[in-house]
Amino acid sequence: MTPKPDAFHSHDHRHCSDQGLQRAEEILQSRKLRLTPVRRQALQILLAEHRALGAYEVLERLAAAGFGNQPPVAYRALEFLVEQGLAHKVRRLNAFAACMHPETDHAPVFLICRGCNALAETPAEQVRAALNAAAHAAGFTVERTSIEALGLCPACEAAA
Amino acid sequence: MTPKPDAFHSHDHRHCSDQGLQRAEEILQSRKLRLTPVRRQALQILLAEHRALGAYEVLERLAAAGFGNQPPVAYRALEFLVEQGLAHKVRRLNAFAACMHPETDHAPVFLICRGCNALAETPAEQVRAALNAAAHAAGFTVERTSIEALGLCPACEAAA
DNA sequence: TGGGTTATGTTATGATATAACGATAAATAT
DNA sequence: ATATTTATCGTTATATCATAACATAACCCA
Repeated sequence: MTPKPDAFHSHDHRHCSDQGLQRAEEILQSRKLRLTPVRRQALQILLAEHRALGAYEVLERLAAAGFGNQPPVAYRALEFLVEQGLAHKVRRLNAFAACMHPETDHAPVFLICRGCNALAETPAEQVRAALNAAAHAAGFTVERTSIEALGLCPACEAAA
Repeated sequence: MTPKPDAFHSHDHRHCSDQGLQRAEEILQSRKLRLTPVRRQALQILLAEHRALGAYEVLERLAAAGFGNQPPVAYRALEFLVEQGLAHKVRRLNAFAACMHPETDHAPVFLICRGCNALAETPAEQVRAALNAAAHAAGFTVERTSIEALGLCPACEAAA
């Protein structure tokens, strides 16, 4: 089995980034929604790193690219991307990350490395199934989930 | 099978609250840690409701009970309770709730009702097992987790 | 009873997030 | 083409959540 490239393994990152943008364009076009310049730039900013960025970090970079530098500029773009499933909010970090699987896997499980801040999305079906079962047993109807693990990625674990 | 009383079902709430305090006392005594007046009051405040309270809500009530009314007063008490497993932080809400199972189940799964704000802790073993398996497959070492579902409790679902 | 440790009060500030409103640009209808 | 509507963006102001730093007080135990 060939290990899939993810945040925890070195890979051609331009590929992630380009693919991410392109898929975003396709998805939004099919929904008749607009990937405006701020939104596009915000997504590029998130795609540039496999880690979560705070809204104010994103804002700084947007401002550097010539957009307004008031908080709503960043929050609005991020909110839009999150609504469209192109980005996620990582609750543990109060920060945002580009979605790596925008068409599938829409309720992600995050692995957050506390060593290098890398963030990976990992397949969620079984975790989600278990959570749904537990919720169902309590008579609870699940609408949204956040499932996050903090720990060490392989490299940081090896270094420790 | 008799349904266990939980946040989603009516029950003698004084029982929850009294039991919670008593268990806290036992646990802290066995660890030679002190349940000081602020900490005790903060825990009572959380135990008073089956929902998560923001730090500033807790602070208000602490102040009303005669304690200092500056944010660190609440945050310190809450931090202590969380460290000792007597309370949890609900990341989705940036808020805190008393732990309902202080000796077992130390990494909870939360069910948050968006209708009435009730919060339930539900058994987590299977969910955690699935999450650990997914993390392991990525070579990731899990240290802490947050697993939270937002949705509707039985009563709010029925009302909807 | 003195000296370390733990806990609390207080001031100040940092970090995260949203409400509200006016200006602009895009889509739509005629 | 132009008016009308709707979506987006810039900006001001403020709300909400959280912690750093330092002084004072309580506890503990040798």
